[in-house]
Parts: sequence; C-alpha cells; structure tokens
Amino acid sequence: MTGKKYHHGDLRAALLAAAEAELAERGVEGFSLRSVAKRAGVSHAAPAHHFTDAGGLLTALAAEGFRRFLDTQGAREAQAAPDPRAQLLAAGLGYVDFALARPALFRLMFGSDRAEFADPELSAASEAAYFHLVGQVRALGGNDTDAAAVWSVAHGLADLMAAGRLKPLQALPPEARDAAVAGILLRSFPPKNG
Amino acid sequence: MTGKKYHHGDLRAALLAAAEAELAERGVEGFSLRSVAKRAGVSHAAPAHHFTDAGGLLTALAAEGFRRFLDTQGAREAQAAPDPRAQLLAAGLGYVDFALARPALFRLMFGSDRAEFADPELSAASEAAYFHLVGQVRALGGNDTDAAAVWSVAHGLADLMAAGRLKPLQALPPEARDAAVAGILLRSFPPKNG
DNA sequence: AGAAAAATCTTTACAGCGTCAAGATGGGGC
DNA sequence: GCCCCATCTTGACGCTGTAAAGATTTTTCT
Repeated sequence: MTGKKYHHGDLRAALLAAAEAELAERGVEGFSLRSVAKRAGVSHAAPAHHFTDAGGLLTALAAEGFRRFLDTQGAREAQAAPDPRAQLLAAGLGYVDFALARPALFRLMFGSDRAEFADPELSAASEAAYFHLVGQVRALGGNDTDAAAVWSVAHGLADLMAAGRLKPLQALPPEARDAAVAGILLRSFPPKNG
Repeated sequence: MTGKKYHHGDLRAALLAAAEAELAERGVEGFSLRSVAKRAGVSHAAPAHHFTDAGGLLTALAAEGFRRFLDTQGAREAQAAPDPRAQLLAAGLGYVDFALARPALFRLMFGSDRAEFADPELSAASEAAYFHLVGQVRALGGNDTDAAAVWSVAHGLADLMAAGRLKPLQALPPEARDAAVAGILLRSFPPKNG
C-alpha cells in the first residue's frame, strides 16, 4: 500500500529529491521553494505541510547530507587497510570525495545559515559525523588538538577544491590527485609515538 | 551643509559602507539591496547607477575584502620575526584573524557565488592574496603541493572557526588560542630540509 | 454502513525582493 | 546664461516566501 497514498503519494520524499536537484542546479543562493514545488508537480504552498518553511526543507536536506557524508567516507574506509591510520586517511579522502561530488549540498552543510542546526535530526546527523572523526583520531592516540588539525586540513582541502580554487590539484589524474591529497592530509595526523 | 542634497556626493563609498554593515548583520544569504539603499538614505534604485546590480555591489565589496585580508595578514607579519618561516606563520594567523573578525565578508569571498570573480578588480585582488601565499611558501623552499597544504589548513581552520564549529579551540584565551592554531598550521609547512 | 474528524493539497492574498523604464533634479561645460 | 548629462527618484513588473482559508481525500468512530 505504500504506492499512491494520498493525492500525490509520498510527497515528502519527492520534495526532498526535488530540493536536492534544485540545490545542485541553482546552488544554495539560487534555491527557490516555489521552484521545488513545481519540480514535484504540486502547488507552491504544498511543501509547508511537510516542512514548516524553506528552512525546514533545507534542514532536512542537510541532515540527509550528513548521513550520506558518512556513507561516502565509509566507502573509502571499506577499501582501505584496517589499521587506524589507513582508516583515518580514507575518511579524509571521503571528505573530499563528498565535497567534489555534491558541492552545493556540501556548502549547505558547512557554509550556510539556511539549515537550522538546532533541529534535533540535523544536530544528531552532524554530531555523528563529528564523533566519527574524533573516534578515529583517538584510535590513533590523538587528542582534541589533533582532531582539530585533521578536520581543518580535510575541510580546507574539500572547501577549496569544491570552489574550484585548487585547480593544479584537481587537474591531476584521479590516482595522482588522491596521492597528493593523502600526502597533504598526513601532515596533520597525530605524530607517531615510538 | 551636508544635509539633503539630491546629489549625494560620494554615494558609491556610502553604499559600500552600508553594504558591509548589511552583510555583517544579515549575512550573505540575508543581504538585500533595497535595505542597503535604505541604510544609505537613498531610493531603492539608486545603487544601480554605481553598481550595475546587486552582484556588482557584492563584487566590489569582495574585492575590498581581499585587500583588507592582505592588510590583516600584514599586521601579523609586522609583529613577527623577519625569517620566512615566522612570516608564513604570521600570514596563517592573519588568515584566521580575518575570518573571525569578519565572518560574513569571509564567506562572501570564499563561500559564495554572488561575487563575480571574472571581474578584473576582484580577480586582481584575489590573485594578489594568492600570490602572497605562494611567494611565502617559495621563500621557504616549498613547491605547489606545499602551497596547497598550507592554504588548506589555514582555510579550514578559518572557515570552521568562523562558523563556530571549533568551539574547544575558540574557548581558549587569545594567546593559548594563537599557540594552538600556530601548532596546527606548522604541521603543514614544507619540511625543513636539514 | 454512514458521519464526523483529520490529513493533505489548492487557491487566494500580501509584503518584500531585484531590476527595468521613465521622470525629476542639479552641477559642470559651453 | 544655457544646455547637457550624470545623478537620483518614482513607478511598475514578475519573482519570492508565507499566511489563511477553501477543497478534497483518507481515516476514525459509532
């Protein structure tokens, strides 16, 4: 019975999908709620019944983004050696992967005020991503400063590359690019203790 | 004398100042051209005669931002030792200083599509900041990868702190904060070649 | 079953936005 | 002194988000 339920079907999911497409095409700053409604084939006021307002929709989308963010890191981690160092490195590469694959969503999650981080769902998703990083750093014997260092390089690389400001790095073929990014990430890892 | 003149006198400068205040108060995403005009005490269509549209005003503001960005770094550099290593470290600290002092302007410069980087003035100002960094890295014997590494940490630290996501770091007293940031920055410096 | 209630979506309306076009104003060149 | 033109204002257009009220469908209750 999960097929065509009410007038539209599962409008909430359809709106989220439409919103993601809108975001990818027009960016955070060009995002329009009415345009999203049009994409989903409903009236412009329909979204208000599933998300209170535009901010609510973007908040839900950001939460979904953080969950996929962890998935992207997980994909890299699954291909890496099981030792803590290789796993943290994989997470860093996944961080960059995500930013390059979904730059607008990345910007919504990290460089926008439109998503409401006080929302429990978004807060939980965001913190899950943070705790994942901290756990990995701890497994390497690192402290809070180490976590800040690793997060900062990964985030800086991702943000600059998503904005297209590290062209020399992005011009490299995939494997060479990964190697260069890995080398940069490793500089900020907690120092090897004996 | 300077009361109500039909010809404002220096409206262009007044609009830039008003736009900066608007940006600081409402952020890039809440920025309104009509509100800026109101701040400057002028009709809503007046800005169009000095800047073609909202993007033009934000572009000019971003260019001004990059010049002040270099000034902020210069202030740190002037207080640092003259050796290349201390100078690059000072530039990194200045990078963070700027982001914390003017988070909305920082976001306009690095995390927005509203400023038009094809504009010659903005392009020149932006490249000047970039070349400053590259020059400092070269003076340390570093290459392009080293420049990307240093830029990434500095930018990551600045962006995350401006967004308030590195609270443990920002909670520290100023000197301790500087020391922690400096320690993180140094990890990505070009390796000392004996 | 039928009626009442709840959930979902549409329609209508309003204020604010950016921008274009046309009118008002005053300073500078002749 | 006169005219021109840069400067600024007024008015209008289509877009935006959101609130309120009506329409339609589903669920629940008896």
